[in-house]
Amino acid sequence: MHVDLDSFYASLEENRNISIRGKPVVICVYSGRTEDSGAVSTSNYRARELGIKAGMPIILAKRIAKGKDVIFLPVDMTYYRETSERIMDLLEDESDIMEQVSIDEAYLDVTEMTKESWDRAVEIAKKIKVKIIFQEGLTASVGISSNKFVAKMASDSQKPNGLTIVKEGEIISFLEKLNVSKLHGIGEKTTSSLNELGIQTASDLASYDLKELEEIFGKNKAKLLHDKSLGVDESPVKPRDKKQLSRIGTLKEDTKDKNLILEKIVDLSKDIEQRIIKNNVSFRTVSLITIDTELKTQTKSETIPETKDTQKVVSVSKHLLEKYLEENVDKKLRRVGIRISNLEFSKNQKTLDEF
DNA sequence: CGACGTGTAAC
DNA sequence: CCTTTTACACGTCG
Repeated sequence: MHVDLDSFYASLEENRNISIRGKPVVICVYSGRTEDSGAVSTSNYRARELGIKAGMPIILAKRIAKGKDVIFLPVDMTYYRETSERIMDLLEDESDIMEQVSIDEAYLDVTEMTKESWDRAVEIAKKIKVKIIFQEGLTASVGISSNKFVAKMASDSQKPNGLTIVKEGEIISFLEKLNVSKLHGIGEKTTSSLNELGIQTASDLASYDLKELEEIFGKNKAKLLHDKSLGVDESPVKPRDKKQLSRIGTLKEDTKDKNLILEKIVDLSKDIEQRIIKNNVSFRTVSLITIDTELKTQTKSETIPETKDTQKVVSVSKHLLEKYLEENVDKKLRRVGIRISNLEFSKNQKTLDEF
C-alpha cells in the first residue's frame, strides 16, 4: 500500500488559518537574494488549476497570480515535520512494516495482517484515511497493489483523496497506455533517451528488445526499465535508516570570498549540529556542496575517523572549501551546502521531543 | 574494496 | 528564472 498526503504543506496551512480556506495557496521557499527569489514548494489544487506548480520560480507564480486572490506563504518545516511524525506513527500502527519515503509519503506492507485479502486491504486503507481526517484534518491518496511500484502508480492515478486498487491481473492494462515519463523512477533524461528509440508508452517499452536496451542503458538499468514497463517490482517494504544529513543555502550574492562563504557554512552547520545531537548520530564523512554561477554542482568530501564531534563539521568543511577555491579560482559561488554521511545511529537514545 | 565525484530521480 | 533534501547507481582511482 502506498499512502500519499494530498498537497501536504498547503493543506496544513489551510487548516491552521481558516481565512485562507478554499483559496489558491502557494507554499514557497524564499532564498533571500531578492524580494521574490526562490521556488514554489507546494501549491494546493486551486493554485494548480491556475498553473502554479511545485518547482516554479516564485516570481513567475506571482505573475500568474496577479490580480487574483492567491495566498503566498513561506514553508514552516518544523510544523510540517511534527504533523508528519504523528501521521507516520499512525501508519506504523496500521501495518506490518512501514517504510517512510518522504515527509508526506510511505509504503505499508500489509501482507500478513490482511492474509493477502484485497478486501481487508481496502478496509485498512479506508480506516487509515478516516484516522488521518479525524486526527489531522487531512486527506490522503492511497494505492493498493501487489508491489511497491504499482501501489505508488495507483495512488498517483487518483488524486486527491483517492483509493485505487490494482490487482495482479489488472497491472498490464493499468500501465500500458501510460507515457514512460509517467512511470515512477523514469525522469527527464531517461524519457528523452527512450523517445529517441521510438519508445513512448509503457507498452512500447515492454515490447522493446531487452538486449538492445542493455546496449544503451547497461544491464541493470535495462532490466529496471523493462520491469517498470510491466509493473514488476520485487523490492521489499523496508524501514529506512537515514544515510546522510545535508543542508544547503543560497548566498546573498555570487562570491568567491572565503570568509563570506564560510559564514554561510557556519550557519548551515548549526542546523546540522542540532540534528547530530538530537539523533545522537556519529558520522565519518563530511562533504562540501558547491553550486557556481552557472548552476553547476560540485561536491568535495573527506572521510575521517568516526566522530560525534560537531566541531568537525565546520573544520572539515573549511578545509574542503579552501581546496575548492584553489582549484576554481575563476568561479564565483551562488549556493553552498554541507552534508554528513556514513552515519551511525546509537540506539536506545530518546529523541529530544520525547522528553 | 573503500573513497571520491558525478548524474539521475523524486519530493 | 533557478529551492531543498535524500537516495542510489556508476565510473574512476589507489
